[in-house]
Amino acid sequence: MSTSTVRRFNRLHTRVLGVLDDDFLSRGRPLGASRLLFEIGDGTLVADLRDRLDLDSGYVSRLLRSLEADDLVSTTPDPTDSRRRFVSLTDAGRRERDELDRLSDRHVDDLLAPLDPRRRSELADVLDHARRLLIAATVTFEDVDPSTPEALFALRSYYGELDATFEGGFDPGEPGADGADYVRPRGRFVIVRIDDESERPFATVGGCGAVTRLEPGVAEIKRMWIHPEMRGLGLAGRLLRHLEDAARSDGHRRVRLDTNDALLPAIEMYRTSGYAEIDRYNDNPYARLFFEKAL
Amino acid sequence: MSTSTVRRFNRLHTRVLGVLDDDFLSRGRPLGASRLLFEIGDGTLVADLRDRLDLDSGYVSRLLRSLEADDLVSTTPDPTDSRRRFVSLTDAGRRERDELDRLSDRHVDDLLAPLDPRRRSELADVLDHARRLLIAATVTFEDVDPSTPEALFALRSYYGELDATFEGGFDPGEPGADGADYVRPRGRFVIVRIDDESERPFATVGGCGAVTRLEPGVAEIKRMWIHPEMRGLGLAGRLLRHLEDAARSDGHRRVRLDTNDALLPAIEMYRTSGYAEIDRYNDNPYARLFFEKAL
DNA sequence: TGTTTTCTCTGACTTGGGTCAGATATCGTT
DNA sequence: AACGATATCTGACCCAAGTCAGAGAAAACA
Repeated sequence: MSTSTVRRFNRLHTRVLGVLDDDFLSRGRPLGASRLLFEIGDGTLVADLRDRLDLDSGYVSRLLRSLEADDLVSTTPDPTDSRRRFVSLTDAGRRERDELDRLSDRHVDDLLAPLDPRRRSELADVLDHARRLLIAATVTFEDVDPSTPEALFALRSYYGELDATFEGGFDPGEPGADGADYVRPRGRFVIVRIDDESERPFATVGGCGAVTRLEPGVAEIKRMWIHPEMRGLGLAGRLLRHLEDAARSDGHRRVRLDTNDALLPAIEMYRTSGYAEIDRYNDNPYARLFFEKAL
Repeated sequence: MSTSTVRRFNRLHTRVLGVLDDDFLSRGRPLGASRLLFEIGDGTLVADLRDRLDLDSGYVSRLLRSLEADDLVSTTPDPTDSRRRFVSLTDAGRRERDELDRLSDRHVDDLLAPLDPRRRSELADVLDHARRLLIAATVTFEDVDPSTPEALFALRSYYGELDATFEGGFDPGEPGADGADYVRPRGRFVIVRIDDESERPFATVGGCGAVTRLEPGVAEIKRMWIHPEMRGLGLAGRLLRHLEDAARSDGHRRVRLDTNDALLPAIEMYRTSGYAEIDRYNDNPYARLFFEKAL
């Protein structure tokens, strides 16, 4: 059912938006070259460019040279390693990129012009909803070390939210002090990775969660957080199941978790996921509710 | 605002759905050839194929020959005009097309697999809403003769709906008897044309409306109908304005219209569009309310 | 120090997706 | 019967996009 609707939408989208979007991006120059202008941004190493766009090294080299001939980019050797080259936009390059941006905007504006403002914002709403659902469909759960920048970004976001939510705030204590708990074999730290190369750098983290060993056969799930923009898409439930699976495959038979009574949606999710309330099992001052589930 | 949201969605869409959709459509054969398989359907004239896809005649010829070499299509001269050629799928061609269809479906299924059923149908809903809004943004209003198949399709749909809505049904009288009223210079018949080549044949008609001369300087707007699938997108308001503009450019100073009290949304629209209720000005037995607006 | 690896670049090549200018056959009209 | 218009096909070309096999320079390593 949803399959045919998606394909139906795709056909229309390619025709109405996709094709044209390419059309005018090629201002005299091959399309690939224009794309590079956007990807270079404030300057990058050529190797990064290649990796991000997954292009052949010879091909990128040629594209860059054609842009250089038009005086849109300039390359210099990387001072720390002069095999590598650093490429950045010239003033003309920046102007050209902004012009492309402007044209792209205008094209969309023209397309939407016949719609009244109410329908325009309706369209924006549904497309944004669709975008978030598509992102949710393509996220991956990835074990990372809790000291990586992504993990720290997620944790800081999580603590910041708790601090804003709890009356009297939230003190995470020594940040990263519990990091060792989330490294195998004692535990895991999982981030919800958004497979979206176009958004940099930490927009690629859509959430996190941790598992740690409490006692033989019993694990604890902690630090579950979903990026505010990614809520309501079923990600929390999938993350919870993923963490349970991780605990199970690490040999645990039961998982516990604690939470604060202010976190109502979380509590609701634990209940519908098969968690039963139990007595306090730790001295976490922020926890009011305690749950357990047999795996 | 909505502009950047649309572009943001486009980037994701191309990456997640668009690109891949092309990828596997090329099963060993150039992509254009695969597309032809779909477009040929139950057989067409080569000329139609060219027109619909807007391709060079030599190019289509070459593509067809390559498909013929793979025994996927067969061409025969059109019996009524042997300059033209009629192309149709062979059994193998039909199988191949169905296989492509299946692969395409499966690709979407795989992509959506991580989403729970509720979110899958949510995605279908928002994409369908987006599709209808995009169609609404790209429709055109087109003067046609009221005897063309499109016009008749629209009128029949309109009458059918009235018949189902009114207590005691609706009798349009001699169908097409009033056709002459909607031909210039006495009047116009306008259809809302959906710019969607992929949908055949009358899905391209999204609504209709007519203007006719009542008395010097006064026109009447009649037969306003929007396809049920295209309602709630602001099309009725745009069509009304278009018909008013047409009446104005035909030299009229005022427009009148009648309606039935069962058509509440229409009545509401007339009121908010500046129409004031007036006395009965005709003997239409189905009309209960009468409106007028100065142009 | 010499050897291997890494990074970029160059030149040669391929493929897909076209365009364009006739050639050929048929049709419609005078 | 002749002439122009129409439909298709063929061959010659074009360009964007990308692959591949080295070459040369610098860095890393043993």
